[in-house]
Amino acid sequence: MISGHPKASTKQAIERAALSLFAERGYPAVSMREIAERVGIRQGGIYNHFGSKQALLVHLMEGHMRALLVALDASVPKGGDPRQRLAQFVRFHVLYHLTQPDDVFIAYMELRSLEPDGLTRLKELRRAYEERLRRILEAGQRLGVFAITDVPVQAMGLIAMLTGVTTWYHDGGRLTREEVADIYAEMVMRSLDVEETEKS
Amino acid sequence: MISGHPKASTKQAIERAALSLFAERGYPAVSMREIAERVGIRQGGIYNHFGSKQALLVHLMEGHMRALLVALDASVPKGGDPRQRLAQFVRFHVLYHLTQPDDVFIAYMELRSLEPDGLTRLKELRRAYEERLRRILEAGQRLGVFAITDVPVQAMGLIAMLTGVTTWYHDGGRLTREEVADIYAEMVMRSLDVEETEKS
Amino acid sequence: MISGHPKASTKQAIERAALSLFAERGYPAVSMREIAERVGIRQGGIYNHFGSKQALLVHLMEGHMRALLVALDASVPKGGDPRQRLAQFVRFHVLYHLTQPDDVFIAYMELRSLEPDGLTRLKELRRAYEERLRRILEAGQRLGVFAITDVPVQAMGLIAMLTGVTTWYHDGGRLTREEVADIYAEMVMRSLDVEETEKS
Amino acid sequence: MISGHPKASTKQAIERAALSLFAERGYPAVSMREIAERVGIRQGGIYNHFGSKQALLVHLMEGHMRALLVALDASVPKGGDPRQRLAQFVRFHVLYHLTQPDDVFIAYMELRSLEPDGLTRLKELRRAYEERLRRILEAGQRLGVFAITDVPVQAMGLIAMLTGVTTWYHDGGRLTREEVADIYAEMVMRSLDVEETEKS
DNA sequence: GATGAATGAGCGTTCATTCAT
DNA sequence: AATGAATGAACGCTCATTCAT
Repeated sequence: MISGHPKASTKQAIERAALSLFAERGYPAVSMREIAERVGIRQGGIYNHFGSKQALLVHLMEGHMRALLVALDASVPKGGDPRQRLAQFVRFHVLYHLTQPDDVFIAYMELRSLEPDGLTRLKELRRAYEERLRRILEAGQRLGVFAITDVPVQAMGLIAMLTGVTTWYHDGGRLTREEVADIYAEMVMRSLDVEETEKS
Repeated sequence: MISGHPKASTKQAIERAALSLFAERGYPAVSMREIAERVGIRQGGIYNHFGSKQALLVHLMEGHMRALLVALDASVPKGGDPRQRLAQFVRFHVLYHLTQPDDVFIAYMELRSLEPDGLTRLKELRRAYEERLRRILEAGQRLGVFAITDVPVQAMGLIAMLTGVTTWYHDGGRLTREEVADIYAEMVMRSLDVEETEKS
Repeated sequence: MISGHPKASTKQAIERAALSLFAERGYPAVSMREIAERVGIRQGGIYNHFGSKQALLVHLMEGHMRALLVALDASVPKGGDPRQRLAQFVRFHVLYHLTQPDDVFIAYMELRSLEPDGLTRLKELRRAYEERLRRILEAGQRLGVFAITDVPVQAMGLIAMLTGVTTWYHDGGRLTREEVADIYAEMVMRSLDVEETEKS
Repeated sequence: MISGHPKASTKQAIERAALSLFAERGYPAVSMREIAERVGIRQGGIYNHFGSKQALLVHLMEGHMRALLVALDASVPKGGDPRQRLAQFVRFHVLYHLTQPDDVFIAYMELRSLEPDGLTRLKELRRAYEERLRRILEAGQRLGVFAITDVPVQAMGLIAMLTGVTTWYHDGGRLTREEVADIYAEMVMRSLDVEETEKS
């Protein structure tokens, strides 16, 4: 009872509960009752913090995407060697996805659960993230260090591959997160690096 | 009334309707009424063909996975050059996913909607499919033609990347399905081919 | 079990239950559960017959107004002596209101519970009924048998007065319905008849 | 802070907001939140001024009825010519209803929303008001200046007719309130005045 | 006096499912 | 095979009310 904001925690508890439930079973399969139960309040209490189930979903998705962009821009410098930046992007993406798999999964899977307004906002944020990767690929292509047939296709393919890590990785398995990130970075660099592929 | 299956069409119509609705919006978000409406019958009529909504889902997923395995085994020979077999696998996977994206998407996404019995059966079928790829990777590794750090990780990563094609490809876009399959095959081969990577 | 349409009765039972409950306590104060309970089914069963609570209200109001107009036109001939037609109108209105007070009360009181679409349709039906009275008053005015200062005001005032009978009349009291209808007819005729008022 | 009731305004604001909302949409259809919103406070704040929604309703209805009786007794002298008193009653009733239609409407319509205690008190007040009219009618009947078949019926009929003015009158229309009051007074006097009707 | 957060009950509605017809 | 009507449970949400701050 010494903490300065003792009851700001309910809203955050709702966010956490909803996040993990939505990720686990999908937005339509999760009821407000279940979220409330996990938080330890009654169903109606959620509505003191979020106007609707949909608003809660949009809040989670938008919050995640904004945080993701901020973290990306902090981890991957805007300029510099595209090869270095791409490796950093891959490692960032994999590690972020393994650290916060729920946020990531929801942001990609529950677009279909969004009503038009939220969908528009989220699509724009998603596009901004993908744009960061496309910029790196284009820079490498211009400098002749990446062998890329089609930048947009390559970008989507890479993101899908990297995101897919969440479908099989489990903490405590044979590999650490860092090792997985390194393996993915190696895979990606090897598949694009003109230094190697051009020699054939 | 001469043909052998004169009115088996309702069951197939239900399958088709459910398949596309489950893929589009997810199993929990689709109601039996919507499926019936799309078929042109009433809600209760579905139960003449399937015992429950869950049974319908299991039927679709299991049917798809069995057909997928049959098609894979027809497209990719069991023995022979691992590089050729991998390229065939990649092209098969991408083309099958672009040809039947709904079946594929459901089989991967709706595992969480399965009740224990169906889940066990489906996981086994899914494992069998992934096993096909692991066998190819292992063969190439044994023969020294693939540079692979970790076969299971590589297999999961490849499948995730390939499956991800469905998240962005649309017919009528800049690239044909065949072109996309070729690009993916090229990406994969380049990232594994020891002929090239070993030179570094 | 001899009756020819044994189960068409549920819909009518819902109508009857809703009618009396809406009249007694008002549309917003009545729950679908209460209606169902009175019918002897479960709450959800109502939705096999009416799409929504609002649809049920509109159905009742529109049905009543259409029946009212049909009955009025059967009771009061279009042409003829305006004095006779007015007396018939008054008696019809009072008796109809005393015979079916619930329908009448809902149709006048629950306009505010209607959503825009239903409101438009009901206002038109209500206007048509009032128009019948205005036509009679105008005819009498033209023929010089009614002393009327302002036909629309007079019409609204008369209808309000006649409708008001439902706020105090109870069967089994000192007066029969017929007697009340006669008293109201006498009151109205006396207040308009130029034969008498003109002598002053 | 000099005036005697500096911040009593919130309570009055609640009364005003509740009055107009109850009149417009009916007691059961109005939520405490809506009332609070219109006042500019939060939902719970109302309970600093009224113990419950029901208490608020009773307060409004009882306050109105007491004020109505006071105003009536100020406008219509207890003794004197029944014809003059009746005309005064009619004009008073119509003008009061057009001036404060919300109070009047609630007092007549929301009796059904009252719980037993409040209902008893309100019925008595309502009876007292009607009694005033009955006294006038009886006096006129005794003096032979009114032609009345049945005093209680006539009283209820008159009040219903007069109250009905609120269902159609709108300020800014073709007639002023005073004109409407005059028309109603004329209608009523004409329908009862023995001077005219007795000649037939 | 007012607020923010909570509650327990209830709302209208939809759900998957059953079954007599 | 299909329907229409029913069910019991659950849904997202709102309600009047309480109370510590």
